[in-house]
Order: sequence, then structure tokens, then C-alpha cells
Amino acid sequence: MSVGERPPTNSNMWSQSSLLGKDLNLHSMSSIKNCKDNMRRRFNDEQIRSLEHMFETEARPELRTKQQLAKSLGLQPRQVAIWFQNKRARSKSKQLEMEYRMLKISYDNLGSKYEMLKKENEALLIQLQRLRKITEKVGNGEIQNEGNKLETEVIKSEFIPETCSPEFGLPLCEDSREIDYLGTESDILNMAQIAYGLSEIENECNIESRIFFDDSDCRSPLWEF
DNA sequence: TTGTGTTTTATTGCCTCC
DNA sequence: GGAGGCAATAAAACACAA
Repeated sequence: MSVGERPPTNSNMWSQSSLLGKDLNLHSMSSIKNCKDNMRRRFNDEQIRSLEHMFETEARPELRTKQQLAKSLGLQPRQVAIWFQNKRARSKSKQLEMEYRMLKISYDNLGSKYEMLKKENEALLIQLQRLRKITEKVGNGEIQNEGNKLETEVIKSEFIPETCSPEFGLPLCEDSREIDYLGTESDILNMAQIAYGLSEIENECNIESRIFFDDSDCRSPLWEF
């Protein structure tokens, strides 16, 4: 017999049992355990095909259906009932496995997205610090009208977003330095004022970020999945 | 051939529903 | 209380590497 081939089975352990004519009660079989041990056989290909086909249309068939199917396959109704029960269990297990895989993929994607956003956040914070320093200089009058053009150039050269992303309303750019990114000098001053406001928000955000994404929490069982 | 892991068939105990 | 479902488990049948 080749590998994977079923042994020929034209009957089964129940065909000669004392249960002929009995109902599908699955809990009244202990008295014939010895019979089972001597005669257990796997179902043949045709029986499996029919059972699978029936399962596709109805996973929980009625008693009458199971009895008819059993008769047509030369099995005991009880065997058919057990087969459906086991099949439902296998099916449920496979379904759970599939759901787990999907969730894991989703979780992994979320993780890499988080890492990406974290890097972008870090880059933006650095830029914010630079902007704040410049704003302080403006406030202290360190930047004179005469020098504005020069400062503007410095700002332009310094304040180039490291991440140009449409998600943040920033233009996508191959070479950011060629873009007049900040606009006019008055725009810069406006941004500096905004920066002061943002620094407050930034502090709050960092606190919240730590609550949700603190690495120390990653050791929790939930995080590990 | 044999040891071991996997799949399939069957049992048992508990639970819910009518 | 009986019927039938499910979860956990046993055990036979099978697959396969060494």
C-alpha cells in the first residue's frame, strides 16, 4: 500500500454491533468498548467525500438527514453524528487559526507604522527645537532688518523637513533644499509664534504617547500576542 | 524497521434547551 | 429528564524521517 492511501474498508465497527436501530445517543456506548477497540476503521474516500459535501451545505444537519446519510454510506447514524461533531471542531480550530494569522499580520503592520511615525515625530521635534531657538533670537532682537535676509537663508537651510510627507500637509520632495519651503520672512515669524504654542502641545503629546506606547509596556503578554 | 508526530474516530463529562 | 452540542481526551491509523 502506497503512502497516503487509505486501507480498503467496506464496513465499519458498528455494522455488526448490537446498536442497530438505536438512535444517535452518543453517551450510551461504553458497553461495547471492546468491540470498538477491535474494529475501528477509517472511513473510505467516498464516505469522506459525501460527508464533506453535506457539511458544506449544512454543518449541523437534522437527525433525519444524518440517518439518511448514514444509510446511504453504510455507516451507523451515530458515526455520522460523531463525524459532524469532530468536523465542526476541526473547522472551528482552522477558523481560529486563520483569524490569529490575520490579526498577527495586522499587528505587525501596526507595529511598523508606529515605528515610522515615531521616527517622523523625532525628526519634527528636532526641527521644532531649531525653530524655537530662531524665534527666541527674533524676540530678543538679535535678528536685525539688515540681517533678515541672511537669517532667512540660514533658516531655510536649517529648517528642511527630514520627512516630507503629504500626511502632514508637506510637499513630497526629491530635493527639499530646492524648494522655498518657508515662504516669506513674515511667514517665518508666524511659524515662530505657532512654535511657541506647539511646544505646549508637544509636552502634552509626549505624556500621552508614553501612556500608550511606553516600551516598558511592550513586555506585557497582550503586547507579545 | 522503528520511533515520533499528526490526523481521525470515538468516548466522556458537562451544559443548554425544550 | 432526555436529546444533542461542545470541549477535552484517548486511542487507532497514518505519515515520515532516520
